[in-house]
Amino acid sequence: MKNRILIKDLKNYISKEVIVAGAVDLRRDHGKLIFIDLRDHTGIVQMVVNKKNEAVYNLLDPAKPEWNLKIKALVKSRSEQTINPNILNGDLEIEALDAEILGQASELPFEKQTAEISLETYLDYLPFTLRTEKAKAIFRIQAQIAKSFREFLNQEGFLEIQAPKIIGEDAEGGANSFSLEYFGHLAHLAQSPQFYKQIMVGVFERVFAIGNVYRAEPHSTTRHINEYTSLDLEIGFIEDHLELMELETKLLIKIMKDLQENNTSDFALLNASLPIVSEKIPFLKLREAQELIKKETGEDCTNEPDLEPAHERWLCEYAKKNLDSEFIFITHYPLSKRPMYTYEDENDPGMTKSFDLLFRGIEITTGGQRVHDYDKLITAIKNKNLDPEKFSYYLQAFKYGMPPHGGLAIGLERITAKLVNAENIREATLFPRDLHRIDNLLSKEKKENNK
RNA sequence: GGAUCCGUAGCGAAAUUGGUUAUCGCGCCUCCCUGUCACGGAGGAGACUGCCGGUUCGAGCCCGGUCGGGUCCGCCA
Repeated sequence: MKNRILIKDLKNYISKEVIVAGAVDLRRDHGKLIFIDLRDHTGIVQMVVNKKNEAVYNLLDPAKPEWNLKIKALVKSRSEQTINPNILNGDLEIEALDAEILGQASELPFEKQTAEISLETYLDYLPFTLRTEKAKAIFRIQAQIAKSFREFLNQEGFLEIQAPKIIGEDAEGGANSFSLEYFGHLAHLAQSPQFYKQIMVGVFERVFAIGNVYRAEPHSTTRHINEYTSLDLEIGFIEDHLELMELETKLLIKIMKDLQENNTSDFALLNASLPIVSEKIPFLKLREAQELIKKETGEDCTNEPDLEPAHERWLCEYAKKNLDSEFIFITHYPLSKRPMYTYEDENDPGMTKSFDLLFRGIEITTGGQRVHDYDKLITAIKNKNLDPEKFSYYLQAFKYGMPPHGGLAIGLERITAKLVNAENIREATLFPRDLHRIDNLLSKEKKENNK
């Protein structure tokens, strides 16, 4: 819109006539005087509609919350008695001189500002509920995390790549894939960009990808969704997994620093606090962690191949109290729990040079060194009872030479959820896809039929 | 898939050991209001208490089933 002044800049136009545009956030009607809080993407300002100006009063009298308006207005400083020190632009207001209704809105399903709503209702009305200040703060923080990830890796000489989401085989093992019909053939949605980022290490040595991944697991928890955003990176010529952990530590320091600089008001609004990332995030081998749990709690999980959610939470509490860190790496998961490309530690047979990063109770990263030797990889595939023939396309990268390499992936929604104190990962996902929902509840259809 | 909790106007909640017309706040409608900023005041509409069945003189409340949701677990590179 030409000549439009943004609300955050109005303070520079005191006593001047300006064009502003935005949505009605709230309306306070005093009869011959109406106050309308006008909102654009930069802020909120109080607009005064005075009945003395009959023409504009009649135009704006019907305006309800979420109506979009274009206003010709006079910017004014507020008199001392009417200054509100608690809000943005509390020392100024605009007086409507002329108005154009750009768009109307239906009656709202509930009040945006004061609503304490259930998660189900929140998700049912996302096109509306995402307009709340709380939701906006969460997704500004999420955008900053992705931006910082991108900036850091660009600085470190990584190249951003776009990995395909449609794949032929889903035989990677582990998580189930969604299958789809592809011109008469069976195809799948990618559970990760893993194979492609590894292939690209042979091309560019350092690559990263930000994209959606798909998991066809019918789980129903506060930390799982079936489509999520993976912050993936892969790097060549590493000595071991510890180098990856150092890289991730530097990355996290950068992300937290940027959030501190750019999102303090968002964190304040969410009543959330940033974690301190130490220069050296503590790490334990899985077996050491399990011995610690046994020693401290008496619960014996030392023969388990993985950590239970409750133990992940316990380890995070332990690290916070005793190691002065809200992050903790757990390394050396057994080969049996890791995919076929995971590198076995020569000094700890049966265990892998892989790691999980735990943060505020849940796993936000899995990473590790990969097998780069062609013959060893073939053996590893066979050891998982998989058919190397099915991986022949991917295996070309190794056949034609690969450096020692490794990588990691951060679950964007998980780290966001934990940073903003969201109880459920769905609050940190713009449009969550889960067992019960693609936008609308999938059971709605069923429900109708059963009436 | 298992365990557990829950389902009452558009939204959020209340309803004594089962008792008569199901209550409150917000929102909505009508009217009043020139300094509010979650404005205020007066009045009003809106619910077959998720659904089906049972026990009872009587069910929002007890029982069974069913549908839906939350949480935890399982599962999950």
